Amino acid sequence: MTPRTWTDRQCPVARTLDLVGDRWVLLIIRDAFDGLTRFSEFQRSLGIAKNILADRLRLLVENGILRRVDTGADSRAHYRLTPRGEDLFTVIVGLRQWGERNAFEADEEHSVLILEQTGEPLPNIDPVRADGGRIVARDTHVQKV
Amino acid sequence: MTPRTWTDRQCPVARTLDLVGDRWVLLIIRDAFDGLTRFSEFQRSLGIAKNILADRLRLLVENGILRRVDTGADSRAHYRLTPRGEDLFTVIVGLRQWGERNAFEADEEHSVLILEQTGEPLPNIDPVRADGGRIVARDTHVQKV
DNA sequence: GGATTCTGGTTGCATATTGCAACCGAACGG
DNA sequence: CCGTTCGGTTGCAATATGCAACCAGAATCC
Repeated sequence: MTPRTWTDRQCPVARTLDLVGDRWVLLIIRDAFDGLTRFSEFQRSLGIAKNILADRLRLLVENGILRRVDTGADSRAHYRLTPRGEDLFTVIVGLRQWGERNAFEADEEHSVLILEQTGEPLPNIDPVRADGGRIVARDTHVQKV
Repeated sequence: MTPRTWTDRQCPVARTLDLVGDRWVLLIIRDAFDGLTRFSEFQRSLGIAKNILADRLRLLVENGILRRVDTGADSRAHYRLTPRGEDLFTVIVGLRQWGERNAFEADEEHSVLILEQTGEPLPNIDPVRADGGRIVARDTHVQKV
């Protein structure tokens, strides 16, 4: 899971970006959350060059974010999210909701993430205090180790 | 704010990545949240090549995520987050918390994001239902427009 | 106030990464 | 069987990145 050298040993943001901080990687993970598992499905969905896709899938498997599943019935490759990969759900939702708020004009349509139980769009996620108040950047600071 | 062509017109995740889906860009934004504002501060903090930093700062200003501030007292450039940039706080926190959970060994130290009012680390952020239950990817699906 | 340093870049060139198209063997489909 | 799809690999061209040198204007030193 560990790159030979981290960009910044102490910073969790930098470490995360060393593992998944690449446009294609994050779009592959988005597609994996949408249920895509096959090499060709990712390739068609993203329009990514095949050598780059092969490289990124290999890296994601090496880093424990996807696992390669070879079933008996179908010997071709499937790629599925590991628990560590599933844990990126919050990040993908954060990117999606920021885009919804900041990258579309008011009259533009976009795809929506729906919660099955209610049929409604997911509520916005935000850092909140124990009392429910929203936390903004000004309320925080990074404590270096 | 709009790239000439979006990777995927309908998907908010793809649009967000078109604007900030670059390792350096996200690290610049992280540093901006930590209070850095000067070209030389970003350059020293990140060890990024100066031409690349100049390019990324220009793009971030064009995309309305940073604004260039020239004060009378100090005519040198300062770069500060716009409201749209501040709104990325949730994304940066999500990346940070995923890294804390998944990119460090149990005995490894890392920097910590502290909430001023309590002096304690920020609680984890996650998508939650109205009843407070955590939402996982399986509970959701993307509705295409 | 003159010299020196710092800042915020730009430019040119070498190197690394990406994209594209062709190719390939194994597996499937009819 | 014969053609097609799948999951790649390979070689080459185009693009992006990194590095070092350079530069003008502002600030600092003395």
